[in-house]
Amino acid sequence: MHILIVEDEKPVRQELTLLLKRACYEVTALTSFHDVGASVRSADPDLVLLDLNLPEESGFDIIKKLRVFSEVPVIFLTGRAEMTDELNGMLLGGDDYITKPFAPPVLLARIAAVLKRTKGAGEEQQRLACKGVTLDLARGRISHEEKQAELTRNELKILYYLFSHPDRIVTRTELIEYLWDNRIFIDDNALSVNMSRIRAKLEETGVRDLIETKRGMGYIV
Amino acid sequence: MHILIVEDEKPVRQELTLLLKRACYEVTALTSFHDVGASVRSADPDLVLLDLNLPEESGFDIIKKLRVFSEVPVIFLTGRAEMTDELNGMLLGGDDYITKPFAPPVLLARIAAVLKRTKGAGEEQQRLACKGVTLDLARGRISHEEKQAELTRNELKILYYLFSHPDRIVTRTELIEYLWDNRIFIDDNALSVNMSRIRAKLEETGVRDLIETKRGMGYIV
DNA sequence: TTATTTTTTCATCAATTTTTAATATTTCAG
DNA sequence: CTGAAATATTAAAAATTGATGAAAAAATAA
Repeated sequence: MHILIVEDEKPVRQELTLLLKRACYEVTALTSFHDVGASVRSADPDLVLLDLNLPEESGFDIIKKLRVFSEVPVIFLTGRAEMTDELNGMLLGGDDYITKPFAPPVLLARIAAVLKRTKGAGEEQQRLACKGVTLDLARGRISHEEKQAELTRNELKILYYLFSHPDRIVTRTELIEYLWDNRIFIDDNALSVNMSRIRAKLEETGVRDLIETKRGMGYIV
Repeated sequence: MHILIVEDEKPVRQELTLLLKRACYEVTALTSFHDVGASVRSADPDLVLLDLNLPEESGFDIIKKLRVFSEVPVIFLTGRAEMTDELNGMLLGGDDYITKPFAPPVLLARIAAVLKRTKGAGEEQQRLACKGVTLDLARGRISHEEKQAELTRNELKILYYLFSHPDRIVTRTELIEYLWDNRIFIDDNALSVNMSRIRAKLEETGVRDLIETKRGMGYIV
């Protein structure tokens, strides 16, 4: 298994390299960071360890460019402070993150888990299905009997959460906290609007009443 | 949340106990270590802090035996020198480790993280059964022999309270306080109305006389 | 930049649930 | 048996909650 390290601090990079080599991975470490995308493409690794604080380009920009041509799984290396909504949003694919400083065994466990998920699944996309509706996380869309609809980021997150917790009432608060990460000042109606749009898109694909409202309690799929 | 400490050095053990109690965990600490497996089984904690250097048995043996009957998450306490491959291998489950000496906030963070991971993913359906009627809290409904009925929020709360206290008279006051949180100015008839509706829904599922009125005293299931 | 998409807010609407109120029924002491 | 107190029942009013469409704001892409 081939892992690419993208980390600008030399000591950390060396430690990582050593650790991963000892764990019997094939390791490549970048030393220049002005076109990470191209480097990833040419190295063609099975997994990327990506520091979010690079000198030349932000981790977010890098991952965005990367995703245009590659679905390689990424584990983000990040300071605790940077666990932002944005990062949260990026994790819907097969990716994961770990905060620095990290414990080596934890990192190795994460790597093993991510590889298992992506490779072990026989190179398939990560999907979630629920009552005939398939949620394609990588492409950000739902499909049902040949028909499909594109989802926006929030819609995807909501459906992801609901599909991950089927057959139980998911409270609005739960969803709001998951979506907006404790930004309490958000209008709680924003969620209703999103639900409305999700239902419209579900109907486009011929699905009705997949999400039930439990007035005063939440939603249930 | 209940944490079991397995650590033979008394000062460390006491420090840990204090730290965790202050963090509002329920704490048990072992003082004899010749059959840790059995102790864990009887204490049935939500998490184990396990020193890897115990006098009578190695941490590895303990965890191996433990895993036969329990999936309780474990955080290993270990000296820096012992970060071996073997430890590496044991961490692939939901477990984690921390090296001594450790900083309290780090330990607390690890504990919180592990508990969140394991409990959060638990996702068990909470159910309460009473005389053939099942109260499905997660879905907000009752079922009885294939038939089921949806409950509203108040109905659910009332039934939850009654089912949690079976075979004893629950006073109306008790229910009113539980439902409306000491808002005394509520019409006490509101409860009767709710009971009426609950009984109607029970009857929809073919159940009669589950809730008995004890005139002047309350209700009993 | 400008254009486009997405998200959020706002105003209003619709539906369900909760509460009130009016009336009926039950129970039990006298 | 009667009547008062407690609880039930029913229907209607009130309150709450969520849904919807459109516009404003923000984010993203071109």
